[in-house]
Amino acid sequence: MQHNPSQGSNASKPEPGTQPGHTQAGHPQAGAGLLFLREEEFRIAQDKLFFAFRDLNAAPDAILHELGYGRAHHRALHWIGRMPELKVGDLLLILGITKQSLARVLGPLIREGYVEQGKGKVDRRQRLLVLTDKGVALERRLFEAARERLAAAYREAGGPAVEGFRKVLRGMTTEQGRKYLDALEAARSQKGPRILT
Amino acid sequence: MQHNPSQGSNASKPEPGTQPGHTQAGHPQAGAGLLFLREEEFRIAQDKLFFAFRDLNAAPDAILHELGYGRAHHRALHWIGRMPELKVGDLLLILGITKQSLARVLGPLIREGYVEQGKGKVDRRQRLLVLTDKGVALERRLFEAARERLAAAYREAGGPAVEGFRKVLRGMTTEQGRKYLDALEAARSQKGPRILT
DNA sequence: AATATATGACAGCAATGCTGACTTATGTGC
DNA sequence: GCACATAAGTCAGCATTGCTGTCATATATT
Repeated sequence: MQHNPSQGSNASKPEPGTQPGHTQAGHPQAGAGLLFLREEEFRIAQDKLFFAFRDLNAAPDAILHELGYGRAHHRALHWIGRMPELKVGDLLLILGITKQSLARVLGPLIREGYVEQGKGKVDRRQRLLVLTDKGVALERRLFEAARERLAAAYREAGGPAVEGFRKVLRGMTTEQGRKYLDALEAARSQKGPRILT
Repeated sequence: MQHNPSQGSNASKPEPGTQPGHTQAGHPQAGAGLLFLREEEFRIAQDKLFFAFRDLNAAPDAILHELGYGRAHHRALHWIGRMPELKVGDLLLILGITKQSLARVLGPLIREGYVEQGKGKVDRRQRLLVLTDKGVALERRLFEAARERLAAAYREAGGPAVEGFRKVLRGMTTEQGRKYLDALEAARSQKGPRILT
């Protein structure tokens, strides 16, 4: 995950050790077989989401750390890159944090020239966020750090699996989040295919 | 996400607002169509993983907050529940944090009777972690809070999609993480089916 | 007996959440 | 045009959860 050089005597042996893994936690008195099977499947989803998240963020985290930034900065860069001219209010809704928490992350990004804010045309109270060239470059660097892992996963799993992957993740997302996913998709139908064909 | 009652004047309108979503961030001069298509697919994975994670944790977070705990406590409870008699060292490797960070989370869980530690039989330096009844109950409560969302996702997406979902997530996981996933799977082949049939 | 390992504990620092309170600019309704 | 609402920013203080460094204790290993 992070930086764990030697120190006193922290964890060491990278061997997972033969864990029994009883999968206890529940099953008071069996009987409703299908119910428990279902439950185990949900727990598997949690297990795997945890590991995927952990391992996908490891490389970007290291880069961010060098720059004195953290994951919160990455999230902001990601979403501003994904939706240029994103309004501050939308970014808050996406991230699910308070204005004050965002400020601490966005402030430095703006001051150090990774993000710029324009005034809204329709509503001039709004600030529309965009990445500067420097911001695009950093976002790209972070993306490339995770890319290999993503590519390997897609390659190993194959096209149909990827489709299922996306379908399930969408299913776990609230209606609010889906609106943003849909907006991205709509943007793709306009601009994406043009590149391909 | 968290608790955001009214305060001064924070974010308000829950309307996503019609975001353009140019999907800029990159594409200097097009040409290698397939490459960029590929890139967009990876970015979609990041988008969706973010939302799924955000929305899946919202309900458990609220419960944890009531108890004065946080996500870190949830992660510990989850993994100890999944792998009873988990060694402290293994938990550290799974979570990817330092011993000192774990201590702050595990200490309270033990003191308040959610987790117990037994001495290792083979190596008596080891502490084997298990959930107490109280711990099982809390873990279950947290699980149930996320369950509905998981169930909806699996239902909407369907069996083959779920298979793909798991395959892709595994692909994003390092070899180290896969060992633990495999250990869980091995445990299932021993005990799981017995319940079903 | 010497050394290595598994765990625990103390101290201090950093990143990133939160709440509360207040300001400034701008839009809207009447 | 005035009253009120909304978008955004800012200051202050607190909590959670990471990190580093240092040291202690029990138990294996050689």
